[in-house]
Amino acid sequence: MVNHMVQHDTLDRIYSALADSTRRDILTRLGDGPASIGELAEPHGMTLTGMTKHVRVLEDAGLVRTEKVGRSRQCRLGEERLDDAMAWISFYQRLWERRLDGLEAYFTLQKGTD
Amino acid sequence: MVNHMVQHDTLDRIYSALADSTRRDILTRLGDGPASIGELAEPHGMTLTGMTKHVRVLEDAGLVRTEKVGRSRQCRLGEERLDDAMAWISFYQRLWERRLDGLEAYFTLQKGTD
DNA sequence: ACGACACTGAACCGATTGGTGCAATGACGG
DNA sequence: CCGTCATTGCACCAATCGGTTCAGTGTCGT
Repeated sequence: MVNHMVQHDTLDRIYSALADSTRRDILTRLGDGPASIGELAEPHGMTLTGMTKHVRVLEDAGLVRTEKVGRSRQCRLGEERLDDAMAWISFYQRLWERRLDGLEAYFTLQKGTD
Repeated sequence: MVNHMVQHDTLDRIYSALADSTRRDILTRLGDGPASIGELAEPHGMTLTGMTKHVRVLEDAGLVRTEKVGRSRQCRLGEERLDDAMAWISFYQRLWERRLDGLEAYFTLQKGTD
């Protein structure tokens, strides 16, 4: 009874946010504490505008939360804990292992819970 | 800074392959056993050409393996076990939890220096 | 008040994506 | 050999993506 199929839009947004090494770097950086757009942009040699777009993508996916403080924007890790993304991958891992067993003729528990 | 990630292009391909509900459906379907392009396309009301492209994306990410048998192409789950994708998400989860620890430490520090 | 600073909005650009339709190509069945 | 069937290659399309520049907007320090 794995609720692996959440709202597709949510999973879409999370995975496509993660599908970019710059954005994964941003998350890693924010793991060390909050940062401004400028601080995030600098190590990538990117314009502020470009970085703002990346941060926006992460924010839309819930992976980053931002707050305007003074003239700069403080970015920190968001509320999305990637549980759904993790759960879907776990589900896939189980599919894969079932394939390894070589017994496709198994009663499938998850089949109805799409 | 980020030796936590493997080849970033590999991760890029995996996550962007997963960032589409049609492709996640394909993986789920293939968990029940091999299928042809036509069998995969039919439930999505998609053209064969369109489905071939999706399968190609999954194959490039290593999530699907295909083999031409007779006049049809048999698609099955591939060798990529999503361990890297899973590992990266776990890494992020640890960052997130450290963020909480950091907050806790911060408040403790505040209390101590007060 | 003024200038520097941090960001943002808009317009633009080339490449990629997700899809289509149409014309091969190659395998099967008779 | 012939017709059908499954797939594929190619050209095309609109939308999105990752990035830029340039012109604001609002805030900070003096």
